[in-house]
Amino acid sequence: MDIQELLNRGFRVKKYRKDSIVYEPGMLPKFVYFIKSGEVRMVTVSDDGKEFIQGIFKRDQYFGEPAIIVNRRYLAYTIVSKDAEIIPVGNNDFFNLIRNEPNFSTDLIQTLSNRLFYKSMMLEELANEKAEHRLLTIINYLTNDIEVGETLKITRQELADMTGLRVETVIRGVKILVDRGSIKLNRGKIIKI
Amino acid sequence: MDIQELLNRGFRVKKYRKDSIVYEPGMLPKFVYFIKSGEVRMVTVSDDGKEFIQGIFKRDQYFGEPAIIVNRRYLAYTIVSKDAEIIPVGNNDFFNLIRNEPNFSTDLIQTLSNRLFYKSMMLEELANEKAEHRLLTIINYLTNDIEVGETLKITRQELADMTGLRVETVIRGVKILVDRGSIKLNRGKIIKI
DNA sequence: CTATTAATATGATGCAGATCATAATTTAAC
DNA sequence: GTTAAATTATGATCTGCATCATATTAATAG
Repeated sequence: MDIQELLNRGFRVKKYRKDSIVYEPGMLPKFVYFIKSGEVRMVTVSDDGKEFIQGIFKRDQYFGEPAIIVNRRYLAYTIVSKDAEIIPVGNNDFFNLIRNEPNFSTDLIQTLSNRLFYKSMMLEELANEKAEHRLLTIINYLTNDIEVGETLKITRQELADMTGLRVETVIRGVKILVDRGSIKLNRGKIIKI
Repeated sequence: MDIQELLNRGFRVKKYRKDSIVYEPGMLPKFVYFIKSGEVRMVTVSDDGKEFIQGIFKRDQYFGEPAIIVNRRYLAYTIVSKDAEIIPVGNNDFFNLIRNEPNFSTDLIQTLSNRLFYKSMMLEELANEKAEHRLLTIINYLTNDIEVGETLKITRQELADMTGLRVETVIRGVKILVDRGSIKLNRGKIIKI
């Protein structure tokens, strides 16, 4: 079930500007969102305003299904990180996709399993490991889908928000990893080795 | 796809004694495990031996699918907490279930979504919240499936292993929550209010 | 090119929770 | 009922990271 197929079936694209909010905690889920272009981040926010990035979603990915499937209110915000075109697929249409498109249901199972893997990995890190270990793990994970020599387009703040650390700690941690030779930088940005 | 149905189809039950290990990190996944009786816990262990409980699985539940589905080595141990009877369903049989049993595939999607919900909740807690908040969240989550007045059959150590805290911290934290009136005890055990 | 704004950097201080030690209590085993 | 093992309890100390303050550098806008 790709974007083109959804368009063929008459689903409409909605445009979202950077920083707009697709949904927020407490809302009842009504749609699953398929991304045609742009980027969003799913974040939970603590009482004192600290963001934790639960996931980042880009072109050709979808988000928002678990809440629909288990029929519970959202726990997180989803915020547009880069201007985006998104196709909201309603509740019933979504369940029809699952029922009638074996390929989609297989893809969904794969997608959910992948996210579980990521979250299990991060839970272990946050529960048991210290700053540098957490950083190295997330960096290795993120460099998985780029080529050797390419740079990771991510800020220290984003690394902080993915690892539950603070920017200052990330900055110091990254330095330590560089000194140790665990990672390399190019003009301040982490590159895959 | 319930246990009886699997038995009818000729799948065999395997007995596991308490403390035996169903699989450990690094192993290639070959089976999905359906629990007929007993209980297992899925844990990751840090370099210095600290356990983190990724999940607890009981009668009529299954575990081990994500690794099969994404075809990656296990990240965690699964250890038998109470003598168990388990039906290992091989790789191919499992994929046949997904393909040929729409009900099973729907159930799997539900199950995966529920686990994602739990893990997202815990990630937020571990990333952003302090001891007492974490404890209250996990206690509320656990008391979801018992009746008012019933006691939670869980030790402080287990609470520690689910929240990434240390026993002493859990003991002190539980006391604080009791003082605040957030939770109640009965002979040392937490009861649902 | 210059002005803003965002990102990275660095030191000083504080504190929540880990760690260590040791004891009291409850539960299980015989 | 007695012993052993597990669980809960409590105080003292240590430490990694948060927090706060303030620069420096890099990226972006006009």
